[in-house]
Amino acid sequence: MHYWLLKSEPDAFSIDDLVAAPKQSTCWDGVRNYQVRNFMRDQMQVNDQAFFYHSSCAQPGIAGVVTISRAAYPDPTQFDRKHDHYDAASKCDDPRWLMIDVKLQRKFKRIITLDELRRHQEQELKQLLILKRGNRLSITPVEASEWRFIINLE
DNA sequence: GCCAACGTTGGC
DNA sequence: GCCAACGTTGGC
Repeated sequence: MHYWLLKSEPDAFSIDDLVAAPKQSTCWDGVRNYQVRNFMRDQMQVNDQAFFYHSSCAQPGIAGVVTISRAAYPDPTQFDRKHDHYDAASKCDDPRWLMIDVKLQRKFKRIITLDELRRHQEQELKQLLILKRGNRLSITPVEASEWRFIINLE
């Protein structure tokens, strides 16, 4: 059992979009980074839990919790010529890019803001990758102890 | 295999 | 819109 943090730009897909989605579930497509793909392929398991983080927006922060509802499988957008994430070099019989499915567990009553997380950066959240300089990965692992600490901030 | 150029991310 | 950080690309 692992814990994760998934970034999403709310302009593209927000926690409220997930609340409103059929079965409150969505596929997490569009990952085009090898490190992130490998996290999905090698470590993510069904029933893992993840924070749903809003990035590139007025109030960046954690908006809720989702569960991984389907393990890694090929991302069909890589084969769609018209899609932004089309990858001409990926072969159907050897797909380069994977995705997972996630399901809403709970929308937080409030956003746990990046600002608030930063206030604990020197203590409880030393390891939290989202707080490290230059981190751009759209999926990052979260330590169990840090997961519990953040859950209790709500 | 090196590394400069370029593209993307994401907070501010 | 700016810019720091980082990943990828491609010439050599």
